[in-house]
Amino acid sequence: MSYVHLFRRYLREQGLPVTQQREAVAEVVFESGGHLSVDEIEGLLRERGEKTGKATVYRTMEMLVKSGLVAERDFGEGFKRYEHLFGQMPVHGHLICEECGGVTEIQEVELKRIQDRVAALEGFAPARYRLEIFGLCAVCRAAGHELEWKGLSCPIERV
Amino acid sequence: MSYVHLFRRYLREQGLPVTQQREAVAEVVFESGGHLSVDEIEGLLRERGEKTGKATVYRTMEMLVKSGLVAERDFGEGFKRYEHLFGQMPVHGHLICEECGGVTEIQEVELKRIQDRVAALEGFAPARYRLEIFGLCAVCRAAGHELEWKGLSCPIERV
DNA sequence: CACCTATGGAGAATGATTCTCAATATCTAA
DNA sequence: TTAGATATTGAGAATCATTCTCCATAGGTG
Repeated sequence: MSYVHLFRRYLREQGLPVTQQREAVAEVVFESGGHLSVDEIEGLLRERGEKTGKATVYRTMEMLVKSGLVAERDFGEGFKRYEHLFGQMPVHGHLICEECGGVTEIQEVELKRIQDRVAALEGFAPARYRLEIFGLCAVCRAAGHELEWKGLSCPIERV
Repeated sequence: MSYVHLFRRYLREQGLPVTQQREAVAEVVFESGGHLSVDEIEGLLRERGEKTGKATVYRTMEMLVKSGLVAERDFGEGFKRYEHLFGQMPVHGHLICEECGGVTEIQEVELKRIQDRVAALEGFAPARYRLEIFGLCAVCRAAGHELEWKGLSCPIERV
């Protein structure tokens, strides 16, 4: 709710109009704790009686990402997901299970330190981070599933 | 070239036929040092006189990724890119400039250690890693470009 | 060498994302 | 508060990467 203020501030700083639709999209995203797809955001807007078009949702999500308040994710589903970054480590990643599709957050302080150091070495000014680790979650391992490439003794480690 | 052997081995281990097309795609990918799009791979195959269909390229890339010999990347262009992992750190990421689109490799030993530790905490068996940092490269910074969200004093660090 | 099965290819189908453009909302200044 | 300049919105078309379909064909086994 009040996080929407920050987005409004961002829009004004950029000289962009603060519209009802942009506020509505931001509210829905900031009120949700999960990883939202554009479809889900549209659904939440519809529930609230908002009639925001799909194109507007896409356009607004782009601004939210640029503002740094929201991060874009790709869990390999063929479409993007979005999550706001409040109450999260500034740099956090995801463990994605290739068997069940489950997603676990990784909150790791060290990551930001290391990533910033690497970026600094190159004279690079970092804005957004994205870390995803694909593999098998504990539940699926316990259920007897195995990684598909397990059979090949990994040559990469040895080169 | 000889890396194609490893792919053949993978296919046999999985009980999958080793076809001309699969070998041709693997050769093209292993001979290239860059980040290839499917379009570019198709082009390279055409140059070599191969008549490999687009669907086959996609299917083969999926296998190469599952084999662990090739990694899938998304630099925010709207399509995927692929790179083989030989001669690279097993866990490496990319610095992606939002201004010029330039991509710089990050070879950072610590990353794998940290990421493995985090994964282990959750009982997760990692298979593939993906790390991307978006921002401004040194060249674009020197040229006077600025990050688009710079105006908003970042609230995330403070929460 | 022949059979069985999985693959390959062409193009259609899918589906996320982007674009178009007329109608409308926002912001600024008086 | 209003007028006017400007940017946004929305519906649907357009784009474009990726996946699917189906049958002719190649690969692997004995």
